[in-house]
Amino acid sequence: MAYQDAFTALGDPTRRHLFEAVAQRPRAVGELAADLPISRPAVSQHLKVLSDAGLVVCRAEGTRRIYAARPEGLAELRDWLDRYWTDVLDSFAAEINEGGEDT
Amino acid sequence: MAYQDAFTALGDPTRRHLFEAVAQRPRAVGELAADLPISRPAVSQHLKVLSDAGLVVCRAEGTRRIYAARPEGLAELRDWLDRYWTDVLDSFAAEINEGGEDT
DNA sequence: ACATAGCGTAAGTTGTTGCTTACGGTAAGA
DNA sequence: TCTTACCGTAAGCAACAACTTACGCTATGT
Repeated sequence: MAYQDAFTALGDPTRRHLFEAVAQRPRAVGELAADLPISRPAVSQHLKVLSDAGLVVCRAEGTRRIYAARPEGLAELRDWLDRYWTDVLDSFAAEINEGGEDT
Repeated sequence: MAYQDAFTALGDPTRRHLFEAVAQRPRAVGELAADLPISRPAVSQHLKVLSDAGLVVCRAEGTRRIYAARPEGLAELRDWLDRYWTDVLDSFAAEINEGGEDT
């Protein structure tokens, strides 16, 4: 639900691949599994993690489950990045200007 | 070196904590270990992962090693986010429009 | 030169995670 | 109703990742 979960979820290469796939266009579980060297249940488990992290949403279409990326999921990552972006720049600039003293 | 490594590295909560700490200001290894419930060697190992991912840099100061965040590391994550940001928005918009259609 | 402080690395153990197979449940078609 | 397609979940196993202790190296101080 928080950015922690989103980062942890996308920390796995397979889940990144899945997210990138559904980001291009919504896809069914079987369709996603066909493009990966792992079984369909494994894909379902990964999708559950992505769903719990708020990165994807699910829609029923007959017996198929169509997964799509969720903008708010990426937004949380953007917020985290933006928050530490300035910190990093400040810290790095100070690092250069110093030679090494400060408190 | 790629965004994959950065995501995988930050996928671990402890490494995120370490990165956030050095993002605020550069710190020595012992200083970082003092704020965590894990041993100093464990911190060193985490810092190595962050370093390999290009997220932090190391500077020697006497016998101490001062770690600082590296802007380019976060930049890779920003690039990845920006790349999929539009995809996600497009995909999601299409998803909504399609919901009530006669597809 | 000797002692100490501060780190990095290696080896081994433990906990976690990702994968598979097996099963059950719902929706469409005949 | 019966069958098939599509999917989620449970249980068990194997691979990986994180942690600890032990050790060695370098730099500072006496």
